[in-house]
Amino acid sequence: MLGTLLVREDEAGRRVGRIVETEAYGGPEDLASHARFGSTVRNAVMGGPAGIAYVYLVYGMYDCLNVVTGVPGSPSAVLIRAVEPLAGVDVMRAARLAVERRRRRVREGAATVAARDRLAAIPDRHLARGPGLVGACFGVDRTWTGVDLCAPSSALRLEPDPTAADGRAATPIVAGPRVGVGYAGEAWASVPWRFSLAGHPSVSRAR
DNA sequence: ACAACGATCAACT
DNA sequence: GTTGATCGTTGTC
Repeated sequence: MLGTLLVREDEAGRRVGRIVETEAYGGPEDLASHARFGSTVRNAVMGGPAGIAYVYLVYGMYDCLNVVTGVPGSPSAVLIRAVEPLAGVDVMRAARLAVERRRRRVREGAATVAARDRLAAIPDRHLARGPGLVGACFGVDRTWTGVDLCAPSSALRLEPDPTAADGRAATPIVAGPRVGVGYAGEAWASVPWRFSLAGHPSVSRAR
């Protein structure tokens, strides 16, 4: 998935981001995965066909976009952790501001102006530098769970990078431990299933 | 019905 | 390096 494009196309315009950072999550044996409790209402789509969106809410605030990757019956998914904005940057900024307003339950006023100023100071390459920010930039929330990300007709979808000969990343790929999964225990927390394009500025900060 | 906690981010010190 | 915001999901009773 690294190097492929995340595309959202709707009335607001066309948003495109290049995937630069991902994390892989397995089935019940993977104690860091949402599938560790088996199939539940929340994670049901993880056990379905590949290419489907699985969006969950973390920390009561941020929507994170995953792509189901396994065969039916073997739950697994890949979290899109960061994206390099390539098009529709203005729409992304507007979407981030909308999320911020909703979070703070503010419509207009000083708080909104402050939020807009903070956002204006953020360079394009850092707009979607983290899984919660990817969701915010692309206006994706849990209701998008189930969308077919491989269907050209979907408003949210994956596309091969047309500038890459084989549609994949040419840059070297770095692997390391997944972020924020200490609860899974040393064995699973240390598995190097976080992948990113080496040295890319849109990759989220390591912890 | 209840309590605990998390695949995060921004604003602090 | 630390902390607060915020709520759905899950396991337990």
